[in-house]
Amino acid sequence: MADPPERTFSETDQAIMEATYRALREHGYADLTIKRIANEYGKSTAAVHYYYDTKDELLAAFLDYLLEQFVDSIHGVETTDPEERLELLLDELLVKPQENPDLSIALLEMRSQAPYKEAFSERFQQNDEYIRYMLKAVVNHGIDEGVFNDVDANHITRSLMTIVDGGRTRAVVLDNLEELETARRTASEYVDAMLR
Amino acid sequence: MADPPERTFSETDQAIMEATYRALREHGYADLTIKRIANEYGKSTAAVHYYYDTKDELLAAFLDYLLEQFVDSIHGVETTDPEERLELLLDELLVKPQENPDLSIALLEMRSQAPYKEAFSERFQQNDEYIRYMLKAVVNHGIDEGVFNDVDANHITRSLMTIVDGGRTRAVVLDNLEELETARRTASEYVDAMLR
DNA sequence: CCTACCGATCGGTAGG
DNA sequence: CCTACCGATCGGTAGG
Repeated sequence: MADPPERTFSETDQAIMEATYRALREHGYADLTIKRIANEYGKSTAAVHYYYDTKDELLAAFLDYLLEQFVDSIHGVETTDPEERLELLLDELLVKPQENPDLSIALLEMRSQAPYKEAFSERFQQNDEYIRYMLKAVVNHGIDEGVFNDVDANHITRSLMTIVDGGRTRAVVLDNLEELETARRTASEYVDAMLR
Repeated sequence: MADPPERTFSETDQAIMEATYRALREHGYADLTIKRIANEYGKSTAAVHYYYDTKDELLAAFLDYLLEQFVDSIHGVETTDPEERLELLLDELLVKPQENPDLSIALLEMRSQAPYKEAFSERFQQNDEYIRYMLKAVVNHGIDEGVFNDVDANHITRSLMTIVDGGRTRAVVLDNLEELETARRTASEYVDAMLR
Protein backbone atom coordinates (compact mmCIF):
# COMPACT_ATOMS: atom_id res chain seq x y z
CA MET A 1 0.00 0.00 0.00
CA ALA A 2 1.39 3.34 -1.10
CA ASP A 3 1.05 6.59 0.79
CA PRO A 4 -2.24 8.43 0.36
CA PRO A 5 -2.45 10.69 -2.72
CA GLU A 6 -0.85 14.08 -2.19
CA ARG A 7 -2.54 17.31 -3.06
CA THR A 8 -0.83 20.54 -4.02
CA PHE A 9 -1.73 23.81 -2.34
CA SER A 10 -0.77 27.16 -3.81
CA GLU A 11 0.35 29.89 -1.43
CA THR A 12 -3.15 31.35 -1.48
CA ASP A 13 -4.61 27.91 -0.78
CA GLN A 14 -2.21 27.52 2.12
CA ALA A 15 -3.21 30.90 3.54
CA ILE A 16 -6.88 29.93 3.40
CA MET A 17 -6.17 26.53 4.94
CA GLU A 18 -4.30 28.16 7.80
CA ALA A 19 -7.12 30.66 8.26
CA THR A 20 -9.57 27.75 8.38
CA TYR A 21 -7.36 26.02 10.91
CA ARG A 22 -7.36 29.05 13.21
CA ALA A 23 -11.10 29.67 12.83
CA LEU A 24 -11.74 26.00 13.59
CA ARG A 25 -9.64 25.96 16.73
CA GLU A 26 -11.21 29.18 17.94
CA HIS A 27 -14.89 28.58 17.21
CA GLY A 28 -15.19 24.82 16.68
CA TYR A 29 -16.69 23.11 13.67
CA ALA A 30 -20.34 23.77 14.51
CA ASP A 31 -19.68 27.52 14.51
CA LEU A 32 -17.28 27.56 11.61
CA THR A 33 -18.58 30.04 9.03
CA ILE A 34 -17.19 31.41 5.80
CA LYS A 35 -17.21 34.82 7.43
CA ARG A 36 -15.00 33.63 10.26
CA ILE A 37 -12.60 31.99 7.88
CA ALA A 38 -12.55 35.19 5.80
CA ASN A 39 -11.80 37.23 8.92
CA GLU A 40 -8.82 35.02 9.74
CA TYR A 41 -7.81 35.19 6.09
CA GLY A 42 -7.97 38.97 6.32
CA LYS A 43 -10.18 39.40 3.27
CA SER A 44 -13.88 39.31 2.35
CA THR A 45 -16.10 36.23 2.19
CA ALA A 46 -16.33 36.75 -1.55
CA ALA A 47 -12.56 36.33 -1.69
CA VAL A 48 -12.88 32.92 -0.05
CA HIS A 49 -15.66 31.96 -2.45
CA TYR A 50 -13.45 33.05 -5.31
CA TYR A 51 -11.07 30.18 -4.52
CA TYR A 52 -13.58 27.68 -3.18
CA ASP A 53 -17.03 27.71 -4.75
CA THR A 54 -18.77 26.09 -1.80
CA LYS A 55 -18.13 25.62 1.88
CA ASP A 56 -18.16 21.85 1.40
CA GLU A 57 -15.42 22.08 -1.20
CA LEU A 58 -13.29 24.17 1.13
CA LEU A 59 -13.80 21.77 4.01
CA ALA A 60 -12.88 18.77 1.88
CA ALA A 61 -9.67 20.53 0.87
CA PHE A 62 -9.03 21.40 4.49
CA LEU A 63 -9.33 17.77 5.57
CA ASP A 64 -6.83 16.83 2.87
CA TYR A 65 -4.52 19.53 4.17
CA LEU A 66 -4.87 18.41 7.77
CA LEU A 67 -4.66 14.66 7.25
CA GLU A 68 -1.63 15.09 5.00
CA GLN A 69 0.20 16.74 7.88
CA PHE A 70 -0.86 13.92 10.14
CA VAL A 71 0.39 11.30 7.69
CA ASP A 72 3.68 13.18 7.48
CA SER A 73 4.09 13.06 11.24
CA ILE A 74 3.47 9.31 11.24
CA HIS A 75 5.86 9.00 8.36
CA GLY A 76 8.47 10.75 10.48
CA VAL A 77 8.77 7.72 12.77
CA GLU A 78 11.88 6.13 11.31
CA THR A 79 12.92 3.57 13.90
CA THR A 80 12.81 0.08 12.41
CA ASP A 81 13.12 -2.16 15.46
CA PRO A 82 9.55 -3.56 15.71
CA GLU A 83 9.09 -3.30 19.47
CA GLU A 84 10.41 0.24 19.68
CA ARG A 85 8.68 1.33 16.49
CA LEU A 86 5.29 0.13 17.71
CA GLU A 87 5.66 2.12 20.94
CA LEU A 88 6.71 5.24 19.03
CA LEU A 89 3.73 4.95 16.67
CA LEU A 90 1.39 4.65 19.65
CA ASP A 91 3.04 7.73 21.16
CA GLU A 92 2.41 9.59 17.93
CA LEU A 93 -1.26 8.57 18.03
CA LEU A 94 -1.93 9.13 21.72
CA VAL A 95 0.67 11.45 23.18
CA LYS A 96 1.02 14.07 20.49
CA PRO A 97 -2.72 15.01 20.41
CA GLN A 98 -2.19 16.41 23.91
CA GLU A 99 -0.36 19.33 22.33
CA ASN A 100 -3.44 20.66 20.61
CA PRO A 101 -6.70 19.98 22.46
CA ASP A 102 -8.70 22.54 20.47
CA LEU A 103 -7.87 20.75 17.25
CA SER A 104 -8.87 17.44 18.82
CA ILE A 105 -12.25 18.90 19.71
CA ALA A 106 -12.86 20.18 16.18
CA LEU A 107 -11.68 16.89 14.71
CA LEU A 108 -14.17 14.89 16.76
CA GLU A 109 -16.89 17.24 15.59
CA MET A 110 -15.88 16.65 11.98
CA ARG A 111 -15.67 12.91 12.49
CA SER A 112 -19.20 12.95 13.87
CA GLN A 113 -20.34 14.49 10.58
CA ALA A 114 -18.93 11.65 8.49
CA PRO A 115 -22.34 9.92 8.28
CA TYR A 116 -23.78 13.02 6.61
CA LYS A 117 -20.85 14.14 4.44
CA GLU A 118 -19.39 11.65 2.04
CA ALA A 119 -16.36 13.87 1.45
CA PHE A 120 -15.56 13.61 5.15
CA SER A 121 -16.33 9.91 5.33
CA GLU A 122 -13.99 9.11 2.42
CA ARG A 123 -11.11 11.05 3.94
CA PHE A 124 -11.40 9.68 7.46
CA GLN A 125 -11.78 6.19 6.03
CA GLN A 126 -8.65 6.55 3.93
CA ASN A 127 -6.69 8.03 6.81
CA ASP A 128 -7.75 5.18 9.07
CA GLU A 129 -6.71 2.61 6.49
CA TYR A 130 -3.31 4.20 6.20
CA ILE A 131 -2.65 4.18 9.94
CA ARG A 132 -3.85 0.61 10.21
CA TYR A 133 -1.52 -0.32 7.38
CA MET A 134 1.43 1.21 9.22
CA LEU A 135 0.57 -0.57 12.46
CA LYS A 136 -0.02 -3.89 10.73
CA ALA A 137 3.34 -3.68 9.01
CA VAL A 138 5.14 -3.30 12.34
CA VAL A 139 3.26 -6.18 13.90
CA ASN A 140 4.01 -8.44 10.95
CA HIS A 141 7.63 -7.35 11.00
CA GLY A 142 7.86 -8.32 14.65
CA ILE A 143 6.26 -11.68 13.96
CA ASP A 144 8.73 -12.35 11.14
CA GLU A 145 11.64 -11.47 13.41
CA GLY A 146 10.30 -13.73 16.11
CA VAL A 147 9.93 -11.00 18.76
CA PHE A 148 6.12 -11.05 18.61
CA ASN A 149 3.74 -13.99 18.91
CA ASP A 150 2.23 -15.29 15.70
CA VAL A 151 -1.07 -13.46 16.11
CA ASP A 152 -3.86 -12.18 13.87
CA ALA A 153 -2.14 -8.91 12.90
CA ASN A 154 -5.33 -7.57 11.39
CA HIS A 155 -7.27 -7.94 14.61
CA ILE A 156 -4.48 -6.63 16.84
CA THR A 157 -4.25 -3.55 14.64
CA ARG A 158 -7.97 -2.88 14.80
CA SER A 159 -7.93 -3.33 18.56
CA LEU A 160 -5.15 -0.79 18.92
CA MET A 161 -7.06 1.67 16.75
CA THR A 162 -10.11 1.12 18.95
CA ILE A 163 -8.07 2.01 22.03
CA VAL A 164 -6.62 5.05 20.24
CA ASP A 165 -10.02 6.35 19.15
CA GLY A 166 -11.47 5.62 22.57
CA GLY A 167 -8.79 7.67 24.27
CA ARG A 168 -9.24 10.54 21.84
CA THR A 169 -13.02 10.59 22.16
CA ARG A 170 -12.90 10.44 25.94
CA ALA A 171 -10.27 13.17 26.22
CA VAL A 172 -12.60 15.50 24.30
CA VAL A 173 -15.95 14.51 25.78
CA LEU A 174 -14.74 14.36 29.37
CA ASP A 175 -12.38 17.31 28.88
CA ASN A 176 -9.52 15.41 30.44
CA LEU A 177 -6.14 14.85 28.78
CA GLU A 178 -5.41 12.08 31.26
CA GLU A 179 -7.75 9.90 29.23
CA LEU A 180 -5.05 9.86 26.55
CA GLU A 181 -2.49 8.65 29.10
CA THR A 182 -4.87 5.96 30.29
CA ALA A 183 -5.39 4.84 26.71
CA ARG A 184 -1.65 4.86 26.11
CA ARG A 185 -1.15 2.57 29.08
CA THR A 186 -4.02 0.33 27.97
CA ALA A 187 -2.45 0.03 24.53
CA SER A 188 0.86 -1.08 26.04
CA GLU A 189 -0.87 -3.59 28.29
CA TYR A 190 -2.73 -4.99 25.30
CA VAL A 191 0.46 -5.23 23.25
CA ASP A 192 2.22 -6.96 26.14
CA ALA A 193 -0.59 -9.43 26.65
CA MET A 194 -1.16 -10.33 23.02
CA LEU A 195 2.26 -10.05 21.40
CA ARG A 196 4.64 -11.55 23.99
CA MET B 1 -22.62 5.74 44.90
CA ALA B 2 -26.35 5.96 44.38
CA ASP B 3 -28.13 5.90 41.06
CA PRO B 4 -28.14 9.17 39.13
CA PRO B 5 -30.98 11.55 40.10
CA GLU B 6 -34.28 10.77 38.39
CA ARG B 7 -36.36 13.34 36.63
CA THR B 8 -40.09 13.23 36.17
CA PHE B 9 -41.65 13.76 32.77
CA SER B 10 -45.33 14.57 32.34
CA GLU B 11 -47.18 12.97 29.45
CA THR B 12 -46.68 16.14 27.43
CA ASP B 13 -42.99 16.13 28.27
CA GLN B 14 -42.78 12.50 27.20
CA ALA B 15 -44.48 13.28 23.89
CA ILE B 16 -42.00 16.06 23.20
CA MET B 17 -39.07 13.87 24.21
CA GLU B 18 -40.23 11.16 21.83
CA ALA B 19 -40.70 13.73 19.09
CA THR B 20 -37.15 14.96 19.72
CA TYR B 21 -35.92 11.39 19.60
CA ARG B 22 -37.51 10.80 16.19
CA ALA B 23 -36.33 14.13 14.78
CA LEU B 24 -32.83 13.38 16.02
CA ARG B 25 -32.67 9.94 14.45
CA GLU B 26 -34.05 11.26 11.19
CA HIS B 27 -32.07 14.48 10.75
CA GLY B 28 -29.11 14.15 13.12
CA TYR B 29 -28.11 16.63 15.78
CA ALA B 30 -26.58 19.23 13.46
CA ASP B 31 -29.89 19.54 11.59
CA LEU B 32 -32.13 19.27 14.61
CA THR B 33 -34.42 22.31 14.70
CA ILE B 34 -37.35 23.31 16.86
CA LYS B 35 -39.47 23.19 13.73
CA ARG B 36 -38.58 19.57 13.07
CA ILE B 37 -39.27 18.62 16.66
CA ALA B 38 -42.59 20.45 16.43
CA ASN B 39 -43.46 18.59 13.24
CA GLU B 40 -42.84 15.25 14.93
CA TYR B 41 -44.79 16.50 17.93
CA GLY B 42 -47.65 17.37 15.61
CA LYS B 43 -48.02 20.94 16.85
CA SER B 44 -46.51 24.38 16.24
CA THR B 45 -43.05 25.55 17.24
CA ALA B 46 -44.70 27.95 19.69
CA ALA B 47 -46.23 24.90 21.38
CA VAL B 48 -42.77 23.47 21.94
CA HIS B 49 -41.52 26.82 23.26
CA TYR B 50 -44.50 26.89 25.61
CA TYR B 51 -43.06 23.89 27.47
CA TYR B 52 -39.37 24.58 26.97
CA ASP B 53 -38.29 28.20 26.87
CA THR B 54 -35.10 27.59 24.94
CA LYS B 55 -33.70 24.92 22.67
CA ASP B 56 -30.85 24.36 25.13
CA GLU B 57 -33.28 23.68 27.93
CA LEU B 58 -35.14 21.16 25.79
CA LEU B 59 -31.93 19.40 24.79
CA ALA B 60 -30.75 19.17 28.39
CA ALA B 61 -34.06 17.57 29.32
CA PHE B 62 -33.76 15.24 26.36
CA LEU B 63 -30.33 14.06 27.49
CA ASP B 64 -31.76 13.34 30.92
CA TYR B 65 -34.56 11.39 29.28
CA LEU B 66 -32.18 9.40 27.09
CA LEU B 67 -29.48 8.68 29.65
CA GLU B 68 -32.09 7.61 32.19
CA GLN B 69 -33.25 4.92 29.77
CA PHE B 70 -29.67 3.87 29.27
CA VAL B 71 -29.08 3.63 33.02
CA ASP B 72 -32.23 1.53 33.34
CA SER B 73 -30.97 -0.90 30.72
CA ILE B 74 -27.67 -1.26 32.58
CA HIS B 75 -29.63 -1.64 35.78
CA GLY B 76 -31.51 -4.51 34.16
CA VAL B 77 -28.40 -6.71 34.23
CA GLU B 78 -29.16 -8.77 37.32
CA THR B 79 -26.67 -11.60 37.20
CA THR B 80 -24.38 -11.49 40.24
CA ASP B 81 -21.63 -13.93 39.30
CA PRO B 82 -18.71 -11.55 38.61
CA GLU B 83 -17.32 -13.20 35.48
CA GLU B 84 -20.72 -13.58 33.86
CA ARG B 85 -21.91 -10.16 34.99
CA LEU B 86 -18.88 -8.40 33.52
CA GLU B 87 -19.48 -10.04 30.16
CA LEU B 88 -23.16 -9.10 30.22
CA LEU B 89 -22.35 -5.48 31.06
CA LEU B 90 -19.92 -5.33 28.15
CA ASP B 91 -22.62 -6.79 25.92
CA GLU B 92 -24.96 -4.07 27.05
CA LEU B 93 -22.35 -1.43 26.22
CA LEU B 94 -21.13 -2.81 22.91
CA VAL B 95 -23.71 -5.18 21.46
CA LYS B 96 -26.95 -3.34 22.14
CA PRO B 97 -25.94 -0.13 20.32
CA GLN B 98 -26.03 -2.18 17.12
CA GLU B 99 -29.81 -2.10 17.33
CA ASN B 100 -30.02 1.64 16.77
CA PRO B 101 -27.24 3.03 14.58
CA ASP B 102 -29.05 6.33 13.91
CA LEU B 103 -29.19 7.07 17.62
CA SER B 104 -25.49 6.24 17.93
CA ILE B 105 -24.71 8.76 15.22
CA ALA B 106 -26.70 11.51 16.93
CA LEU B 107 -25.18 10.65 20.29
CA LEU B 108 -21.65 11.04 18.98
CA GLU B 109 -22.65 14.41 17.55
CA MET B 110 -23.97 15.46 20.92
CA ARG B 111 -20.89 14.16 22.71
CA SER B 112 -18.72 16.22 20.38
CA GLN B 113 -20.60 19.32 21.56
CA ALA B 114 -19.78 18.69 25.22
CA PRO B 115 -16.83 21.14 25.12
CA TYR B 116 -19.22 23.94 24.13
CA LYS B 117 -22.31 23.06 26.18
CA GLU B 118 -21.90 22.66 29.88
CA ALA B 119 -25.33 21.08 30.19
CA PHE B 120 -24.16 18.32 27.85
CA SER B 121 -20.79 17.99 29.51
CA GLU B 122 -22.31 17.54 32.97
CA ARG B 123 -24.68 14.86 31.80
CA PHE B 124 -22.17 12.82 29.82
CA GLN B 125 -19.74 13.12 32.71
CA GLN B 126 -22.29 11.87 35.20
CA ASN B 127 -23.37 9.05 32.94
CA ASP B 128 -19.78 7.97 32.45
CA GLU B 129 -19.15 8.00 36.19
CA TYR B 130 -22.16 5.80 36.75
CA ILE B 131 -21.11 3.19 34.20
CA ARG B 132 -17.57 3.18 35.57
CA TYR B 133 -18.99 2.69 39.04
CA MET B 134 -20.97 -0.34 37.88
CA LEU B 135 -17.96 -1.87 36.14
CA LYS B 136 -15.64 -1.19 39.06
CA ALA B 137 -18.05 -2.87 41.46
CA VAL B 138 -18.02 -6.08 39.40
CA VAL B 139 -14.25 -6.11 39.15
CA ASN B 140 -13.88 -5.58 42.90
CA HIS B 141 -16.48 -8.24 43.57
CA GLY B 142 -14.51 -10.67 41.45
CA ILE B 143 -11.29 -9.78 43.26
CA ASP B 144 -12.96 -10.35 46.63
CA GLU B 145 -14.26 -13.73 45.50
CA GLY B 146 -10.82 -14.68 44.24
CA VAL B 147 -11.87 -15.26 40.62
CA PHE B 148 -10.04 -12.13 39.39
CA ASN B 149 -6.44 -11.07 39.95
CA ASP B 150 -5.84 -8.37 42.52
CA VAL B 151 -5.56 -5.55 40.00
CA ASP B 152 -6.06 -1.77 39.95
CA ALA B 153 -9.83 -1.85 39.50
CA ASN B 154 -9.91 1.85 38.69
CA HIS B 155 -7.54 1.51 35.80
CA ILE B 156 -9.11 -1.66 34.42
CA THR B 157 -12.46 0.08 34.43
CA ARG B 158 -11.15 3.12 32.59
CA SER B 159 -9.46 0.89 30.05
CA LEU B 160 -12.68 -0.94 29.37
CA MET B 161 -14.51 2.37 28.92
CA THR B 162 -11.81 3.43 26.48
CA ILE B 163 -12.38 0.29 24.43
CA VAL B 164 -16.15 0.83 24.59
CA ASP B 165 -15.95 4.44 23.44
CA GLY B 166 -13.44 3.53 20.76
CA GLY B 167 -15.76 0.91 19.33
CA ARG B 168 -18.71 3.28 19.39
CA THR B 169 -16.81 6.13 17.75
CA ARG B 170 -15.38 3.89 15.05
CA ALA B 171 -18.74 2.27 14.29
CA VAL B 172 -20.16 5.72 13.57
CA VAL B 173 -17.22 7.35 11.80
CA LEU B 174 -16.38 4.35 9.65
CA ASP B 175 -20.05 3.41 9.22
CA ASN B 176 -19.34 -0.18 10.16
CA LEU B 177 -21.11 -2.09 12.92
CA GLU B 178 -18.34 -4.69 12.87
CA GLU B 179 -16.23 -2.17 14.77
CA LEU B 180 -18.46 -2.85 17.77
CA GLU B 181 -17.81 -6.58 17.46
CA THR B 182 -14.09 -5.97 17.21
CA ALA B 183 -14.24 -3.81 20.32
CA ARG B 184 -16.27 -6.46 22.12
CA ARG B 185 -13.59 -9.04 21.35
CA THR B 186 -10.84 -6.63 22.40
CA ALA B 187 -12.60 -6.05 25.70
CA SER B 188 -12.76 -9.78 26.39
CA GLU B 189 -9.12 -10.23 25.48
CA TYR B 190 -8.19 -7.40 27.82
CA VAL B 191 -10.28 -8.87 30.64
CA ASP B 192 -8.71 -12.28 30.08
CA ALA B 193 -5.19 -10.88 30.07
CA MET B 194 -5.50 -8.63 33.08
CA LEU B 195 -7.97 -10.37 35.36
CA ARG B 196 -7.00 -14.07 35.15
C1' DC C 1 -51.68 26.32 22.38
C1' DC C 2 -51.89 29.04 17.11
C1' DT C 3 -50.80 32.69 13.59
C1' DA C 4 -47.88 35.81 12.32
C1' DC C 5 -43.85 37.85 12.68
C1' DC C 6 -39.03 39.69 14.14
C1' DG C 7 -33.97 40.23 14.16
C1' DA C 8 -29.96 37.72 13.26
C1' DT C 9 -27.22 34.93 10.58
C1' DC C 10 -26.11 31.86 7.06
C1' DG C 11 -23.96 30.46 2.23
C1' DG C 12 -23.65 32.25 -1.92
C1' DT C 13 -23.79 35.73 -5.99
C1' DA C 14 -24.14 40.00 -9.11
C1' DG C 15 -21.67 43.60 -10.81
C1' DG C 16 -17.85 45.89 -11.02
C1' DC D 1 -10.68 40.46 -5.21
C1' DC D 2 -14.67 44.17 -2.85
C1' DT D 3 -19.37 46.11 -1.85
C1' DA D 4 -23.72 45.20 -1.59
C1' DC D 5 -27.16 42.24 -1.55
C1' DC D 6 -30.44 38.00 -1.92
C1' DG D 7 -33.28 34.08 -0.39
C1' DA D 8 -33.54 30.80 3.12
C1' DT D 9 -33.63 29.47 7.66
C1' DC D 10 -32.97 29.84 12.40
C1' DG D 11 -34.65 30.50 17.57
C1' DG D 12 -37.72 32.97 19.81
C1' DT D 13 -41.91 36.15 20.85
C1' DA D 14 -46.27 39.14 20.72
C1' DG D 15 -50.94 38.93 20.87
C1' DG D 16 -54.69 36.51 21.16
